[in-house]
Amino acid sequence: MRDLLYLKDDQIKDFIEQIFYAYRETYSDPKKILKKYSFGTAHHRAIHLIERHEGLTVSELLNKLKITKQSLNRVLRDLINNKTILLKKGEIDSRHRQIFLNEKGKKLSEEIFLEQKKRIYNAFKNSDSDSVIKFKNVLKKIINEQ
Amino acid sequence: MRDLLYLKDDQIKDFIEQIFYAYRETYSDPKKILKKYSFGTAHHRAIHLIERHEGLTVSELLNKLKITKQSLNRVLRDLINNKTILLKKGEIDSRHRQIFLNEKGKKLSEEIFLEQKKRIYNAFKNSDSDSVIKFKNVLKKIINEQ
DNA sequence: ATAGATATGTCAATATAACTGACCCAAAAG
DNA sequence: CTTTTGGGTCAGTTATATTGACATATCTAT
Repeated sequence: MRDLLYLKDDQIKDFIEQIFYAYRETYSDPKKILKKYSFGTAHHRAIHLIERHEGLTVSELLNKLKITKQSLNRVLRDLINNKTILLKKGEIDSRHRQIFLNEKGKKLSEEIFLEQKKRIYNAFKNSDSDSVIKFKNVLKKIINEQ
Repeated sequence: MRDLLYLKDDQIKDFIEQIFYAYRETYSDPKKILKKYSFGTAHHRAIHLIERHEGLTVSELLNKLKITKQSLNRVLRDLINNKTILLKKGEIDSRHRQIFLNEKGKKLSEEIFLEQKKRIYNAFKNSDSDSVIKFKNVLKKIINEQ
């Protein structure tokens, strides 16, 4: 019978530690760029999600970020004042606000991404495709476990 | 020739997003337990690393956490006052302080881990062993990319 | 038409976790 | 004996989040 080493506590603890490092490093890379715009990681996360889901509503963004609307509002206010994003009334339901990047926002989003991309790209380039696919599947399972 | 889909920008962006979710969820799980002790995630990370590396010095802990000593000091002070950890003078170099969990700290560390374990354990249980091994390898590469 | 629910925005106070910069002491290393 | 290193601390500040209360506009259902 197989001895499932990776299900042992010490191994799981290692994984927990590595998930922390992977997150921290991945989100540290673009901090210099963000600072140029006087933005932080909170702005980064919002920009990322807006870029990935153009036109999403405030409540949809809240659901992804899982922060309070008061927290998000500070971030959105900063981004609006900086002319990085713009809000449009929803066409079907005009209570909704749909969020879009404008030109400046798209440029910033791209700059941020290029910094983050290096790390992931190099890691994947040095892995075989089967590894990357399996990495993705396990990551998804971790996220979706209650 | 293979089309390396996962090296495309949109795919890499997805990975960046998923790493964020995986971290956030994994470190959210034990928050209720930490609150019982009036601790937060900063204390959690310190406790985790002390448990994994019993007797490590203050500067070794700083290198892993990558925060300032002033930040760490708040955390260590709380943990000492709460009788969760203890510091011993280094035997070889008595400038060093080696950090240990005491009984209370070990108990808390175990409680925290049991909360976090569920998520990882279930994700791995529902994956084949090859997937988990490859997940680990890719994760390591992401961490170690410059 | 109107009552209630929903989506968003805002004010104020607080908590948590981090930062910078300046200093201090004790012990090791030269 | 001077310098460097490891650790600790004071003070002020910043970034990100929280709770709670309340306001406004719009949609939904009766």
